[in-house]
Amino acid sequence: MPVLTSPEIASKFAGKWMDQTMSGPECAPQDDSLTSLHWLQNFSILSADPERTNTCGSIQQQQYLKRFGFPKGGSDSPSSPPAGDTAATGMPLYLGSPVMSGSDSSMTHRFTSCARNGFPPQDSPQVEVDYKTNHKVKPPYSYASLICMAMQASKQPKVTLSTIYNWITDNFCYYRHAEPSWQNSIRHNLSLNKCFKKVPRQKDEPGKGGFWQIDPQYADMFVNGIFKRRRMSANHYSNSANRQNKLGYPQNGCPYQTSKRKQLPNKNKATRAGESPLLATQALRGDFDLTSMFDDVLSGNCSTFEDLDINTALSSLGCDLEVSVQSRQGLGRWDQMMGQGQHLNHHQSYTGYVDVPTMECVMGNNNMVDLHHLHQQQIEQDHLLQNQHPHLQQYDEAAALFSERPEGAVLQPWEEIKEEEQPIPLTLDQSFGLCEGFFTEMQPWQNVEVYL
DNA sequence: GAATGTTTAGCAATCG
DNA sequence: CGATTGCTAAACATTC
Repeated sequence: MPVLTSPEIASKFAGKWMDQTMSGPECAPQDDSLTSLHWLQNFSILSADPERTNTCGSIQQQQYLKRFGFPKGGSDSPSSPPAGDTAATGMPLYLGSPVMSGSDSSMTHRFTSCARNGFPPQDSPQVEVDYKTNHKVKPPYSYASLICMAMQASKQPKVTLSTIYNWITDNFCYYRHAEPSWQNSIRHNLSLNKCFKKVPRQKDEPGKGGFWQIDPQYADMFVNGIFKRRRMSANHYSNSANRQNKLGYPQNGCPYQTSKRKQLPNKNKATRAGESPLLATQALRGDFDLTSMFDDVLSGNCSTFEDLDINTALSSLGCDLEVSVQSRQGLGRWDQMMGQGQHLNHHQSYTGYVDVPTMECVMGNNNMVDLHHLHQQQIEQDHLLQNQHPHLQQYDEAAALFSERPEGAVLQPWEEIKEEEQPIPLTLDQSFGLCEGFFTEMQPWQNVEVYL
């Protein structure tokens, strides 16, 4: 394992990687915008075949495949229904990794029967579950996931509640036969989950009820087939509240609309040590534990990567500019960076999604990646950092690459409503997604030589 | 009245 | 063991 300790090597590393991922006849057109979902326009969850995924064909696409629930291959990818997903617990026979079958158009998933700890046993037979016809098996998806799937499948900018109902009943036989109470849960989820945004019907528009769409701020919250749960550090809130006005986000960083929520006594513990609010521990666990990785990086413990100066390498990719500073400044972990926090009760933090956009900062012109707004109070240190990273210009170029929309690209539903809002930032989370793809592509780590 | 939307409450599983 | 998370149930309001 090579030891990368100099910024020059890391920069070279990043450059090679950029070259390999951004260039090439197949890759170039698709990798030009990490934030664009235009490829998704032609993507059907019913026809997705992650096993056929073009290995080159765009890390971006694979990234979104992964984000939107279509794990590569099967086996032990981090695609299992999250341990905390109680929907999965309703499917006792088929705990494991749902794999879309590309061979038929039904909602058929294969499940490798596996122990509850998520580790597939050896020689375990795969069990086919056709949710479209099997009414006995509850789909291993949370309601939020189902809603998002329905929204994606509809290919409409916005969908009605009945559309969601219909899609679910069309694709999951279980719900055709189930008591209608699940519809209540759907409505409950739509109302409470801030990831879903209600679009009121026009006054002259006939029909009942409004429309629903995925809030663009949370469009990246799919990971491995399910809604990406992100336990947040309570510290997040105090600081985010101080930042959000500037960024145009709600005062309360909680994705759940806390204004609708009863305030419960603050009886929780203080910060939960070791929790990274940015990374979905459960979701990322599997192929690669990015959470611990970044925590290690943040804490300055780069030995995790066998002396690979990942911090520097990531800096070269524009992924953690301030992160490395924080490491050096001894702040280390995210929750520590976030300062003192407050705590949310059960339904305040219902799903506990981190308001990622509150962590954004400007990378390049319009894209947001760095962490300036996280700690404006450390602006002097930022300046110091700027001096230490003369290759920052590379970030702008990369940002430009990511931000450009190909001609003729179709606007996504959430992009439409973005007209009145801030441009979709390349959030820190998305940048971590980039890094995640980066690391995925890099596995095994021995392949690092390729980029040198 | 039915459909839709909001809110509260409680339970159970999971995680650290 | 406490916190988190997702689900369920229910009451209530609003709209068509």
